[in-house]
Amino acid sequence: MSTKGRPRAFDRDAALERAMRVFWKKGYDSASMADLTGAMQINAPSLYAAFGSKADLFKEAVELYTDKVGQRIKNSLPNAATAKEGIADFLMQTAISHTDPEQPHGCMVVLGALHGDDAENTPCGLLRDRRLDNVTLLRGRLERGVRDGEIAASVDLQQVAEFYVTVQHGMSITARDGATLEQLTKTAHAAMAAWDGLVSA
Amino acid sequence: MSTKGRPRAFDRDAALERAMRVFWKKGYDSASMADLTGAMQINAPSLYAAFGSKADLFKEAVELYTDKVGQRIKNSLPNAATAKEGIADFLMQTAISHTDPEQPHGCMVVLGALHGDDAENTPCGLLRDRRLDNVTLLRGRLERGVRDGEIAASVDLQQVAEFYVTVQHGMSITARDGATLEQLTKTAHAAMAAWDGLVSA
DNA sequence: TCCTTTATGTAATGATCGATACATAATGAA
DNA sequence: TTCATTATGTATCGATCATTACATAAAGGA
Repeated sequence: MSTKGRPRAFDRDAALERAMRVFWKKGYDSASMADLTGAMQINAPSLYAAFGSKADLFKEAVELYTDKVGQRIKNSLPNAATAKEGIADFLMQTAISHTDPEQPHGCMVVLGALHGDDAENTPCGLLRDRRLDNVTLLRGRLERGVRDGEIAASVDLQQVAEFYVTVQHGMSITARDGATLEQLTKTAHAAMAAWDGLVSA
Repeated sequence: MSTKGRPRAFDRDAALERAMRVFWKKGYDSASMADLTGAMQINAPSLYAAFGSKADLFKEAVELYTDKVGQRIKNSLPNAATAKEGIADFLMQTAISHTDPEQPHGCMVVLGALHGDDAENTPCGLLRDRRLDNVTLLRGRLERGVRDGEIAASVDLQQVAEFYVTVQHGMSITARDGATLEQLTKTAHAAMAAWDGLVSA
């Protein structure tokens, strides 16, 4: 029974989304409980009752981020007809998201928790694993490109995937430094200028 | 007269270098005074007497970093015969530095203070300005390439500079995630695969 | 020697951190 | 109504944060 006891007086999903924005903008460490409860418009005990702890809340916020914000970026890969088009769109969607005026600039997964302990189930380790997953995701699309005959089997797919993910990482920093959509678009195109050289090896 | 009063009992330069390592590894916010005084092997009052404040100490640490660690990377640009070779070496020196087992992985200027207020004379703004300076630095080497006849005058030099700086930014994240020198070297080479396409525009 | 100046170690400052104790309020079940 | 259960608001917890008072120690100059 979830209808027992006093009902929750706030919208859990809306509060989580607001928390995500705070973590996204300030990062895990710099986002204080006062910041979070202020944005979520609840008191600390309500936060702890609903989400467990600051770290647990962050974990849910990251999941919401990957589901909501990251989905469009990741969908670029399977949706495109070719690996080249997929990665080009992957970088373009990244550029669009990272400069969206309605959102904090840059990627929450890249900027959200860079320092501190990166062990299992820590905010830092959590994000690192997500970033490493991205490499695997790109590599998977490249492997499909090999199966489709688009890419030669001799190409070092891991190298290509790591290069484009590294470019994506860098776009978060550059976006935080104030780069516009036009600038990041050019960077995305510049990265794609390497494609033919990379897959002709 | 600097020899008046009780002489300082510790080596200021050595203490600053130790502080730099702490900031480099943990970032400005996560580096506590306890971390700093512990590594510097001095007490808080000595730190404040010698350096002013945590923020002032950070500023000096960044200057030491750019002078000592960043110098080799930046020297790649003027020392090379061509802009292409200069940027290739720029990325290679970055890869070497960011995976040096004797140092924290990644760049202090990129990872040292990403969140918080980025106004003038804040740790965050300080690093952002250094990163933007890097774009100017690369652009300057590209302009020399135009003067030397290596690059056509029609090429969008700003775009090229921003692309390679973005790659360098990304290498800091990737290095923090555990990438090896071999991996970052491949990424550097991959980025250079875009060169001909970029300067042929 | 005595004074000024600077550095040091101890200990404490107020502020803020994440997290809770506690009393009260609001629901369903009995 | 009465009880068990869950949520809420207030007020606070001990820990840690950056910073500093304060008394003492060590140097040069008089």
